[in-house]
Amino acid sequence: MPELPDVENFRKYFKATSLHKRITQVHVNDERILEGVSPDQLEKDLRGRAFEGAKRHGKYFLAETSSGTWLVFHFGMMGGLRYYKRIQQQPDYERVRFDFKNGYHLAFINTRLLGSIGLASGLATFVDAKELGPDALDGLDEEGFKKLLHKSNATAKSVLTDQQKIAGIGNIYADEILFQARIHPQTPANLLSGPKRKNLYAALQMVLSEAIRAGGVVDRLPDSFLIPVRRAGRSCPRCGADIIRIDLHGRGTYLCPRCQSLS
DNA sequence: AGTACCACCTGACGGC
DNA sequence: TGCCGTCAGGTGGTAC
Repeated sequence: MPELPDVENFRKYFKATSLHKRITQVHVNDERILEGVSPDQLEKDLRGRAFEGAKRHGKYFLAETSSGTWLVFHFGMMGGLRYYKRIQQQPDYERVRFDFKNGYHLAFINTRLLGSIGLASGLATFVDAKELGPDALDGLDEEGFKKLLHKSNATAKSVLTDQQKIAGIGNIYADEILFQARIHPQTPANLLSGPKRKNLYAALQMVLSEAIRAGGVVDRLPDSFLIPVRRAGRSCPRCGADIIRIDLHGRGTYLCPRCQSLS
């Protein structure tokens, strides 16, 4: 589930807990989580250093270290960070652990191993190498959004979730954004009229900021949101019709057939 | 160049 | 009770 809002909250958590503390040791509990770096190299790069900054681009979280290299965290799904004191509190599925000189630990938790940890020489370099699009919240203005939609004949949902077009939106928030904008996920992006495109842009900004505000707790999302009832047969929070599930690009896609009609 | 599909991984859940 | 199949999700690779 970690999409942009969740990763933004991890970043804030990291900033509040893990900056400016000397790293004494790095434990790689499962090497499969490392991407392009060996446990030895990671240890060598980090031991004796500290994290000095925390940035985010799309679903990626990057921590700047005092050596100038950056640690790249990707959460895949069902992952997160936990800062804790006693080793008895070690969480399940802790794949990498950073020990700090103050006795605390930072766990990189990643249940399904779909996430990764790697190194990069800088934020811009990383974004370039991955060919990521602008960050959905911090880097996408309405004009850029318009151009993006205009030149793509893919479906609206596909454009929203394509990280090379826009970075940060995954399957779940894409459904929410389309629901809020009352746009059918299969609408071709380049057919979205001016008003619909404006609605979509506004919904994108609104959904992501509200989700950040909710702090990853579904119960704190606005009552108007689809996410809490995102299952076939539940009632649309707007009109009460049955939510349906369709298969789009191999992903489960939920929508209200009454609010989000094609055409 | 763009799109489509599968593999990766493991917990939850439904069916038998 | 417990086994088995299926689904969930993001990304990267391969095939078209």
